[in-house]
Amino acid sequence: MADFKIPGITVYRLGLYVRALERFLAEGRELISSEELARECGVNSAQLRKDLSYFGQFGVRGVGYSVPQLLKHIRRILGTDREWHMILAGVGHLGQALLNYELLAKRGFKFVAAFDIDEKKIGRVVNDVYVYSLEQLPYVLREHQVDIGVITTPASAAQEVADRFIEVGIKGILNFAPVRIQHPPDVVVEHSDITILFDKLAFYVHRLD
Amino acid sequence: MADFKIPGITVYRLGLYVRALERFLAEGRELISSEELARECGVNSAQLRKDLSYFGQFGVRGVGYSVPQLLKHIRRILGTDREWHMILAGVGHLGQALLNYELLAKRGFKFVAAFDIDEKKIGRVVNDVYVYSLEQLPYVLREHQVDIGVITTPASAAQEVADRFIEVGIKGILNFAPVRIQHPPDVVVEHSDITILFDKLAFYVHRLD
DNA sequence: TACTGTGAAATATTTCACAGCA
DNA sequence: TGCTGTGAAATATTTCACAGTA
Repeated sequence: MADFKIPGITVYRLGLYVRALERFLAEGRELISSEELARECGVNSAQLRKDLSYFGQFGVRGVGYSVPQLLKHIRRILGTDREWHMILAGVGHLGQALLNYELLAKRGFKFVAAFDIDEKKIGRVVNDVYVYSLEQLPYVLREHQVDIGVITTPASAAQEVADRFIEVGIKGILNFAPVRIQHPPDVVVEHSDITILFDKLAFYVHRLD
Repeated sequence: MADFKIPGITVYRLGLYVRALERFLAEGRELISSEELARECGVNSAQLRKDLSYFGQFGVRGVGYSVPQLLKHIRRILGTDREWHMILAGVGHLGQALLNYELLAKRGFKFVAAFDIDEKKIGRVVNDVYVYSLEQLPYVLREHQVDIGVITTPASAAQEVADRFIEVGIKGILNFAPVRIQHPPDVVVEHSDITILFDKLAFYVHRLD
């Protein structure tokens, strides 16, 4: 009900609920039960209700949830009811894929600048986003308000880039490089190592016999 | 110590340990304690030891772990001590990024074919991987032994593609489309919705005040 | 001595089951 | 009646703390 200690896994599932609610909304669906929404997301319905109960009461007993209203509530909880301005460092294949990911932009996550150290990439424009030299980071930060920094560099450069992001005051970092980032407690860092997903899948396929 | 019910989060951390051990090995490190390896991965050392204890005893009391041997053991546990042959459906930006991800290939995850339904993409070659029409899936499967199918299509196509993968006998699916896949119990599906990472980060940054 | 390996305790998360209410 | 919201129970995971041993 309150504001304290929300499990990370609950926050993750809120994102899942948003995706599913968007689909139901697109189908013109007005009402939904915790049972049906939970099934769509592959979770238990009590869990869905418990997840929501950390933040308030959003349903009607005996009836269910209003699809558009629940969507609005969860977006407000997540903070995704507004635009987020982002920069990206490392304009390799993954970096370019993210710069071109239209779904992100549609959800309000907008890249305002990209950075690289490769002369051949600096000055290019990827999906309307200009690629600067990393040296120009402080200059770009004076022009743009930036909420999130995304790291898609090789592992060897990730800490250096993170340090620079932190230096210019960025409070949220999403790190796709396969290495842990050191950071002060007032900076939030989410790690996403794609190669580990393959490892995990290998483990389970391996054991199917 | 045995073979039963390994938590998914433990499998995930095994991947984390492998990444860190690879770095220590590259530095020529011979021995490491659970304390140091755990610190590098951002976990508690008892947890690391407990994770390993599901599978056996790999260290020496009073000494620590041999870096190369522990690496070998965890790779064998994960099944990543051999090559995995993969196909990919959906040659968009993310699909191309994965086809070009050299680290994956270095770890033994090799793409043998890609698929799309866009005429303009069919017949192209991305990082030595040929792009086929999805119709040619059964034909390609007769030529190649395939362990893993990767889905990087839009959400609307993901279930259809998964059904075809399952039909031709693929037992492991890694789905990057932002939708849950229905599948029989003898098929393993890992979901990775990148947009949810941004939601999660937004939530925590949002609450920093 | 300086570690690992592991029961047991502590904590966190999930699920049940039912009271409460439109 | 048919749902949500939520304490309480069940389960899972993490951490402690120490016996075991090279």
